[in-house]
Amino acid sequence: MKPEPNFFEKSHEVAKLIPFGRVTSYGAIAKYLGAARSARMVGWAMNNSHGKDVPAHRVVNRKGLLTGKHHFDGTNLMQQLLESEGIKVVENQIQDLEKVFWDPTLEL
DNA sequence: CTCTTGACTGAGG
DNA sequence: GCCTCAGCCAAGA
Repeated sequence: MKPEPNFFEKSHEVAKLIPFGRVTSYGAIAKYLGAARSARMVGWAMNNSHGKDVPAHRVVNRKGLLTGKHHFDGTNLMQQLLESEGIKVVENQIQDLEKVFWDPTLEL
């Protein structure tokens, strides 16, 4: 498969489709894009999307851990954004992940 | 072109 | 359930 420049657009689009008060994982987005093994690329795409309308704070790893919080401002900004949506976060980890988890392959 | 890095995930111990 | 190893793909030096 050739590299697909649309991968970024797709990643951004899916991230924007995440409902309020919900979160998803890089793997879920990657799988939806048809690149289940390219979860890292999604994270990389998020880095590129930083500064855009992409709610990257709703995207976490499969453990529900806010691995990307260091890329926002290096503090608790990401956690506060999630808590503002009703998502409980403790120690950079999302609580009740199963309840707030949103899978694009299932919901879409 | 080659090597390293990375916002990850799944499998094995 | 936690820790470690390997696979994965793309971009930057």
